[in-house]
Amino acid sequence: MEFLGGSALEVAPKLLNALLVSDIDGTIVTLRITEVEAYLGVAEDPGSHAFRGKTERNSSMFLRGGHVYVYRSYGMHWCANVVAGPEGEAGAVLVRAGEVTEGRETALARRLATGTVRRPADLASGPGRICAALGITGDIDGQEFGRDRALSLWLPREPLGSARAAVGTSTRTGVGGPGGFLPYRSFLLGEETVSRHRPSPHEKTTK
DNA sequence: CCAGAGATTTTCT
DNA sequence: GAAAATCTCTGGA
Repeated sequence: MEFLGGSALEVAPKLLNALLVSDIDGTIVTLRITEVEAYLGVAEDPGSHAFRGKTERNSSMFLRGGHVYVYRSYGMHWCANVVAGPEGEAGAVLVRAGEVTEGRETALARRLATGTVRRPADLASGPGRICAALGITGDIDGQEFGRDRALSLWLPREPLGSARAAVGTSTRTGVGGPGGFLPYRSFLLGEETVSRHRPSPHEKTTK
């Protein structure tokens, strides 16, 4: 996982089409990633948890690339990130959406335990939904990706290559203020699992 | 289909 | 005490 030592901005698009595999509670669930967002380090990115420095919550963002950063969002959802960059420097890529390719039944059961699934594409379309579907909780925070671990990451056999044109970019969802301008969201075009982009609050006001 | 608001709790100012 | 990298349901067009 050499490339995870790069900045979150470099790493984010490379994670598109990668497989995120969870082996939790004795079941394998595999997710093909279709949408991600990059978050940078201290004083670099007003939208990042690390903007004001290291705290207890965001300390995993300062680990070496290849670790997991899980945080609680709005008091009720878990969100999972792939940590990027060298040790001591904050950076992470939020996994926003994907398609469950293995373990659909388990994923569906986990999702139905807390919410509803209107259409198949909604199984893991959203950071909170992904964690519910894969069984990811705060217990995983700070762990390392790897074979025989709770979470592992597998790059696509074929690099995106010609599919490079199929990658879209936009501002991040739900990030307001100065950070709302930054085009740090990457997604695969034409994917059913990618949510319609909701403009950041500032974009809304400037139309 | 879309906009609006509630749920719920941790974190930081 | 306010805000938060969200999700779901409700009500109106």
